[in-house]
Amino acid sequence: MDRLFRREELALDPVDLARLLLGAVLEADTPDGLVGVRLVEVEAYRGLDDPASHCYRGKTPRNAVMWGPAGHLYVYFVYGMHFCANVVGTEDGQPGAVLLRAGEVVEGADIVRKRRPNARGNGELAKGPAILTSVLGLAREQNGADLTDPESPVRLLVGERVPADNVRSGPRVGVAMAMDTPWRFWIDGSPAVSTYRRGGKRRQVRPAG
DNA sequence: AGCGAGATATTCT
DNA sequence: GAATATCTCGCTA
Repeated sequence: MDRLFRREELALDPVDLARLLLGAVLEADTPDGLVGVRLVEVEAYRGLDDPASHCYRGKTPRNAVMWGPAGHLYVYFVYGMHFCANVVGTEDGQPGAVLLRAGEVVEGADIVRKRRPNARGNGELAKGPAILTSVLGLAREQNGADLTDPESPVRLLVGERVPADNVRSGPRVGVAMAMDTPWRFWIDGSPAVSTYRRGGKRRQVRPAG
């Protein structure tokens, strides 16, 4: 059952890829050992037709990987201190990717617990995109890594099939635009699923008078 | 559970 | 210079 995804299986529209990735296992060789995470929450980001996507305004050095072949890892830096990881989808030059928002640690839980002493239960070990990314030891060096290559330090494994009834969807977290687009998908009932937060200006300090 | 604030760098205007 | 696909802490319920 534990086999890697093949590239052609991942060359999908990001929305379809997002549902496929639920239940899949992302596995990484960290300095402390092997860590594996079963994905329970993801978000689809498309290209030129998606205002919330990094690719909306065209190709830049940062988002270049999103335009490349499917099955590669897109890691970006946000808010000055965090990394987030995506799986690149689509084919023939169409940009798109799936943000990995949360997962359940299924391998190397001891390692993760040491690095995250604040986490209460197992459900909180990889709850949130930046946490998930740091738990797997992913950073700038892993940007563009091939998840379908057995030799890669980061790999994507086929997981148990998730029944369609267990999958829920809603608007993407922290996104101000396209709030009517339910491109966040999660496995209902998982304790690792992060709580929804609206996008836009959080601090509306308007000068009085 | 939910808000408010602060920390910090890269990117685009 | 402003915005950002965030996290943690402290406080209020």
